[in-house]
Amino acid sequence: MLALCDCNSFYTSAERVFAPQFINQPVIVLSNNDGCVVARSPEAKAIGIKIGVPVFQIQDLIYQHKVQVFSSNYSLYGDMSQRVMSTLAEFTPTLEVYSIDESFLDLSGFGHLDLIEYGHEIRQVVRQWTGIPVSIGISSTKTLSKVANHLAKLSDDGVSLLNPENTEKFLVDFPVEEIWGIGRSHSRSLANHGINTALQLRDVDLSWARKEYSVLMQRLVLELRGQPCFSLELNPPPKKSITVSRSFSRAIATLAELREAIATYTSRAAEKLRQHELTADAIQVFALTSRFKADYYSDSVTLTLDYSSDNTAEILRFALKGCDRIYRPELQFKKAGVILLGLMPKSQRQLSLWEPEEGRSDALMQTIDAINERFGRGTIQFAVAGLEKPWAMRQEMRSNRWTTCWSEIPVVRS
DNA sequence: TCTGGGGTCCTAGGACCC
DNA sequence: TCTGGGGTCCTAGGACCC
Repeated sequence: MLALCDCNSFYTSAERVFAPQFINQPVIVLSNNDGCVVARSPEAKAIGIKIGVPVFQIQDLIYQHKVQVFSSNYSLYGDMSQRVMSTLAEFTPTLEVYSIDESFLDLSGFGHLDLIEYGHEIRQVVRQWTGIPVSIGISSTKTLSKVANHLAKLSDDGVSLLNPENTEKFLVDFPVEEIWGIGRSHSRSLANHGINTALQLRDVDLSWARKEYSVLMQRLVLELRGQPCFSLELNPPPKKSITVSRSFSRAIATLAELREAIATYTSRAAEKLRQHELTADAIQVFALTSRFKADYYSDSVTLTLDYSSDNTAEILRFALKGCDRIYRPELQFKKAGVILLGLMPKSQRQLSLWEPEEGRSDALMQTIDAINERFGRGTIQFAVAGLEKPWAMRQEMRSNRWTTCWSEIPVVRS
């Protein structure tokens, strides 16, 4: 058996751990650049705030209900996530951390226990140790655990278990679009075939699912039948790409500013590359205008590096070349980014005849990374990345990095 | 005025090879 | 007049996830 443990409206819960005055109050967390709602407390949900709406469209609602608004604070969420995950690791020898707020726990071999009771125990301990409320869905496959987790969230006591005896009863009115792996497009197309519930999808012809959709749909159907097709990923598969992209606080029209942004993102991407001890052999650079305007425009170029590298200066040469190629003076860019591709472990990369001796440049990168780690991101940077960065994203309502930054830790008054 | 970011996987189709 | 068959690799685009 498998348990899916999912944090309840994780970002708002994390904020409330350090702002308990907002417990039972409507709270929302915004996307980068303070653009859209990405998380909402149950109270915010109850007054009709939807995930994904642009915040400027709900200003009235926010004012009227005194909704507490936070910019996103990923240092805090990342750290709180780690605390939850290490707590969960106490309850099983094998777990897959699936996302920032979810883990699959392997409960095979726990057959002697009452799994529902065990679920309650997990919930209680996570709550006590981290302050984060979680829901737990238990079943025989990942897909069914996801279904069970949905039911747990509705059930109020936070734990639910699907077994061969009760599964059908729950699938019969479980909407097909809520199944893990069924998105907007598939649910629309399934509806056209008269398939609206999880039970109907479970009983579909296997080869039809394969032919009409893909092997993923076929596996999903099998999983609904209780046959595991998606196994637990115990050691995370190696990364294949690293993206850094942001929307700008205001549109960018000059090449100089676009170069600053691209250089900033490239530096950050190269930093991530080194953290993972990888090198890249290509970089894609892209820029977009507002996708809500009629003359929406986007362009990208992919450049192959001379040799596989993790050196910021080397990767920057290509990134800026790409930037110059996609820049158009008549456009107002709203967003840009870079993607590092062709990643491989640094220790296994193909060396090149033309590559400079690695000692000195590696030492330079290590030093820069160490300084930035100690004194804060961007303490030392390449000059092309710009100093003022007037285009940098908005984050006007960010809470403190309570748990990851010495100068921002909570203060206890006597 | 204001609309997120970072990923993976699958498929189809073209280029290319012998 | 008649113009193969089998395969791999790469890429773009779509769909999905949190």
